[in-house]
Amino acid sequence: MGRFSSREIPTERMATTSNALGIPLGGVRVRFAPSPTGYLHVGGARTALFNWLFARRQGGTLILRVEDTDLERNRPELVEGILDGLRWLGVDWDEGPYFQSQRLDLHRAAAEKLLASGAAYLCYCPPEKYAGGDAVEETEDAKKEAGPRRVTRCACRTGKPAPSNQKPAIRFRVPLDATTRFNDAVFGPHEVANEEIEDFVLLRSPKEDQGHGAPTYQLSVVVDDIDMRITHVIRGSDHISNTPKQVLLYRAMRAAPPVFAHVPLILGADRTRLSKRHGATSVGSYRDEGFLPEAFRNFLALLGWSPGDDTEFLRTSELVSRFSLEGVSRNNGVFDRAKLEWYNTQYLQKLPIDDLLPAVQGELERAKLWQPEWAAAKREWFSKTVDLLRPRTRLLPDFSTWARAFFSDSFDYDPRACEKFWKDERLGGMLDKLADGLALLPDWNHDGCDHVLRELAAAEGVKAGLLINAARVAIVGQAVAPPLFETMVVLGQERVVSRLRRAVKALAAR
RNA sequence: GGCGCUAUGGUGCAACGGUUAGCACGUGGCCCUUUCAAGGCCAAAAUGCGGGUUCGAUUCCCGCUAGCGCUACCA
Repeated sequence: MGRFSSREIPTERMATTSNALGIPLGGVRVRFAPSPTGYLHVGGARTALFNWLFARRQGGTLILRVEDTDLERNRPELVEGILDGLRWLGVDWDEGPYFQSQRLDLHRAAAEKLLASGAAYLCYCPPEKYAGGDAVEETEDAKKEAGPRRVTRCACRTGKPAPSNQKPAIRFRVPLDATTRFNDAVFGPHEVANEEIEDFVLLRSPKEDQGHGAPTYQLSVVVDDIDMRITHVIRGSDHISNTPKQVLLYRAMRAAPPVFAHVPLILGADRTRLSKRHGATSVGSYRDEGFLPEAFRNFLALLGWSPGDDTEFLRTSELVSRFSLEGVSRNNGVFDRAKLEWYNTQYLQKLPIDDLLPAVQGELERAKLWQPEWAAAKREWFSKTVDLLRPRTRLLPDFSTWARAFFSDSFDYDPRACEKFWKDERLGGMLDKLADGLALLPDWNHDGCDHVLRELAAAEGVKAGLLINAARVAIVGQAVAPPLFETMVVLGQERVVSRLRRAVKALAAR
């Protein structure tokens, strides 16, 4: 894929205007700006991750800014969930969270200033005239019949007489007969004729009882990005079409635009934009399902970014050291859950055991199976047991469900396991004898257990596999488990013998 | 409809004018085996279409097609 040289954007570029926050000048400054209208979805999470990686790589600053200027849809209670999601992902921020809703005066002042300088004008049109939602039914047919839709350029622009009872909005006066350009760090040069850009609203017309209107997104982002001295705007490519408007605003405010870097969108399996009907789309749901953050982060980083070669496992430090905007793809990518699961199984197996233990502890605590001594006196045992179990796990909850018998004496026999391995009627007697033999073992170890079982199998004239599989069901209740003798060692002699006796009774009762 | 962006197997990426188009997930098969995973090996599977430019196009240019985004007094 050809990359033109125009993509080489100076990363040291920065705004130099003063700001209201008293932040020292200099260095890369990026921001993640979620709006609390929903949970943290995977697309937003990846944008946050890319911002974080870029900031860390450049030794810069990551700012968290909550864009809650949508009075109707904003849900303050969702903010904490978004922050939790970011923390889980390992994305930490250096400043904020700032809330745009607390900066409205700054935004309004900017609009007034633009108005005073002539870069904006008062628009007395009733909101419904241009609002798409309620006024016009936007069916497919209606769209086609509508023909070429004109860019908003109302009479107010040239100062038509104002109706007395209508409170005005402030619109930006797009300079005509010009072209607006910017150089996207991912998508390359981009330009659009100003005729195509509407005179967008900066300040909404005031509601009934209010003295002044609310700023719109376009105004707020630019004002805040200038004020916070953002040097690189890394965000979803759905914002590409908005960017020329913002570039125009930067000019009107006499501020240097930041570097824009748009990252491709994440799509569902049907190649449409990820939404609720695609099932799990919030990072919280993946955390709750028992994915490891390390795996999720690795997977997410490689969706729409590549280090340039075929590397597929990157630790956080490698992600940071290898991340660059040049490696970001321009193609929208499909969220592939199967691959995420693969990453998770890989991390469950490869993570240093000490890094995995806390996650397993958390899972056992959730399941009310946790014993504090496993983190203290019996830590060694816990570590060994988890290590034995992990090659067969896919998600964290496997430790408390499938592997329950390793952490509790209260477990059920899986009916399918019984069906498969407890068929032979002689098993009751044989397991009883196995318990006898194991109970007499002076040294409880792998080879001792192995020897007892194989001797018994030979004496009974059956294949060792018959006893092995039956005994596995007896002591852990599952058809699938780690190798039997290692399992026995970890569970201990007393427990194994008593579980065999219990199985003998269960078998007899059938 | 208008404007914009994108186009390598089913999926995610690599190949930056010259490769038998590479890797990984997934899929199928084989090996290993004490169940099931893991692991190893093998296989099927891609440059959307049409024109240029060039000694040579996956790669550069144009058109078409398709997909996506924007087209709000949402963000």
